[in-house]
Amino acid sequence: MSTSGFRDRSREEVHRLILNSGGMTRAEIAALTGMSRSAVTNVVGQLIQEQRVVEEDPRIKGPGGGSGRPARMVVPRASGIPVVGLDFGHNHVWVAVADALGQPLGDARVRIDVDNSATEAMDAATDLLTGLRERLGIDRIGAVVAGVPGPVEGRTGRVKSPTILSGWVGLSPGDELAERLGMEVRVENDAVLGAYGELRLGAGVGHREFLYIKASNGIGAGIVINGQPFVGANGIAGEIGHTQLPSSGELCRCGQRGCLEAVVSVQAIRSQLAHTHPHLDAEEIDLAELDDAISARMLNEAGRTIGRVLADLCNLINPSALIIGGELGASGPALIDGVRSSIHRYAQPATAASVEVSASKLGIRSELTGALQMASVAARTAAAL
Amino acid sequence: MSTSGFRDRSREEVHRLILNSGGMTRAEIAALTGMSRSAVTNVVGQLIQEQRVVEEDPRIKGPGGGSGRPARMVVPRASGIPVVGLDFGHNHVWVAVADALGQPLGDARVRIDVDNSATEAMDAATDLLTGLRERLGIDRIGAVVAGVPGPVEGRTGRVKSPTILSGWVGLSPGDELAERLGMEVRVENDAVLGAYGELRLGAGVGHREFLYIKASNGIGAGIVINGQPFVGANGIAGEIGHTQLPSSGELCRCGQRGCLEAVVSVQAIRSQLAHTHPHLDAEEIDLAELDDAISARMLNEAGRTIGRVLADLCNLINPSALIIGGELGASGPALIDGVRSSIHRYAQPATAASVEVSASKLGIRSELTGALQMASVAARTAAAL
DNA sequence: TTCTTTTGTCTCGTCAATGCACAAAGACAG
DNA sequence: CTGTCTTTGTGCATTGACGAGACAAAAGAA
Repeated sequence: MSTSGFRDRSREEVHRLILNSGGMTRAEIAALTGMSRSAVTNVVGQLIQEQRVVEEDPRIKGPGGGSGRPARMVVPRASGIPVVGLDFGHNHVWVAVADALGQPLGDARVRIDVDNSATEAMDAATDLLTGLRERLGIDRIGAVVAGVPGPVEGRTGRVKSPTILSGWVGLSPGDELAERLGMEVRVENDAVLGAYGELRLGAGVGHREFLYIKASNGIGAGIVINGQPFVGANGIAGEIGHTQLPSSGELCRCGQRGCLEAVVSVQAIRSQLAHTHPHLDAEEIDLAELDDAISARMLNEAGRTIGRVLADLCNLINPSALIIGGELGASGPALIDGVRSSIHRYAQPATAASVEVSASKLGIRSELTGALQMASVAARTAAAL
Repeated sequence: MSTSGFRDRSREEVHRLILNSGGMTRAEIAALTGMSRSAVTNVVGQLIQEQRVVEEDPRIKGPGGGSGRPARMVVPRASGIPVVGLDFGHNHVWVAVADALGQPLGDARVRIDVDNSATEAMDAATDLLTGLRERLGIDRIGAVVAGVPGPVEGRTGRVKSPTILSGWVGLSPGDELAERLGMEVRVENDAVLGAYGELRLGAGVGHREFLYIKASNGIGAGIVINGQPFVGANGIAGEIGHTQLPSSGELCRCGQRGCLEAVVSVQAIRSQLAHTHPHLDAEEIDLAELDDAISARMLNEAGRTIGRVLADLCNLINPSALIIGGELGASGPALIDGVRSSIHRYAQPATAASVEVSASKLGIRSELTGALQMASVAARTAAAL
């Protein structure tokens, strides 16, 4: 918490600026920070000497394009130690490796009943990662970030809610994975990672406050406030899946009735589809490929239901964007339209008018992307110490 | 946005720290910023020379209380220009003047139908302030902050929602008041000010994330995140009054049915009291003075209703405290207990366990206190330029 | 008293940031 | 091609902010 001195804050500030922007010219840095150009030269020189950034070949100029000496871009060091992202879904494990800047190098995925077999899932993740590292010839790893589909407390990620991940109760996935991988593992809620992914590279770019909704088997929210992920006082913010709907009696796995998750989860929708589309194997349907009117209406209705809950949240948070992710978010415009219409119907008019409702841009890769991005930042800031 | 140089960032940082805390010792500053004690001595010396802060008489020690040389408090300069806070309720106008540090010097209040007569209310506020200034012999004023019971957009405070403050539609209270008072007026939502008051001097001290609920004629939330008021992308966050309840058909002034505000507003409760307590004049009852079992049960029920909505919000935000203010918050423990029991029933267990539910500590003065505190900070930071 | 603890101050050396002049590298007019 | 203009980046001397550590001050504890 303590800011540990002001002595060379500027170097860190400039470094952070370069990392976050992905590359700047010295002149831009000077303009943005208010430092003199010579000071920037000095600081950048140090950063280059410390191999934290590199100067690009004289390429395209950044700003203006006017006449004058062309600027040289200063970019984060591309070479560096790769990082790892893990995405635990309710029934899959997805592992990816990326370079130091978060650019994916390869990934591997396996279906498994994650909910009920925690240790098997973590073993599977370990195996997948081992395979990937062999295939890509990767020795050292800079940081690992894992996403789990439930509320986690603190960075080690003890699973709190016994009703959500039944097989994970009392486990500390952070410690378990750390033991398997031989290094520290940061655990985050999957919706938080999805929000982070969209913030850095998806539909959240340019937004300072938005909600990312992971609508899949469970429904959770990742909150971005002030351009940063927000996780609440104990790290368990965003639990919207068990908001009770006015007019529904579906029994939820949490024991209550009428929870959002019980009504519009992917399972619930699949079981509806099993009735309306008896010729399909509901378990195998890709929601994004449905193109008949009946399923469109069904998805639209699900969107309206979700939107009704989100409207209240928008009234509370007043975000500038609402990004729908997860399998349902990727299912197409019918569901998004449903959400949008509920927002306009139930949220305050000014709130509804100022919120942009859209599907996730990164699709089912939001969480994994967020994990890789977060690992990338973690590795770089760790290396900066 | 530009940081205009790093040269003497520390001075500003230390100054800000002293302003925001209201007073610190040099040792605390050193510990918090990580600077050396000698550097702090230098910086504080400059600030004293610039008359931006003063050293207090050797008084009570701040931390620890252990043995050792007693610390001397460095506080914002006490002398300075007084500030003004305005509190517009649904049916009152309350004006207060405070010294530069936000300590109240005097206040005046008048009952008026604010909802339907905007200009009259602002005229009344102007007159009250004029009277106060004459009485207290105050010439110059450093800053004015006004709270209005509805969503405001930006700092000038254009009233957005036509259904809430019917007489204020299209007005810009900030501009109107600025014209009357001859100086800039910052307008905020009243719940935001209440939250700020509690954050600085009330039940929110020490909490980084909490919700302040103003439960009065309307119901609104003031959000504190990261130790700062949070107002959303457009400044209209916290509008929870029109969250629809599952099982109620009360017609709300917003046109919809079953809104929280319609069910548990002070009006609604008064009209219930008119039935159960026909011997009382419902309009004149002070809710805090009711002590019979029937009204206690009624208030408890109201608390449960509010708590049901707040449970969902706690699941989203995961705050460490929930502070109930407004007339209902001041009505006694029955209502607070109701809120608390709903939180434990409807919020996720981990969330419920970590949130402290309490009544506002500043009572009906929360908003006014917040306004004065905010004005005080505004005046000092303006003077610091 | 004497020791301990904590705070604030002093001095001095170091090094970061500035300001300014100047070099570098293109665009453009002629 | 040549000179001028514009913008970017770089030396260099100066200033002054910061840290290390010794020391003084002001209490409580023994």
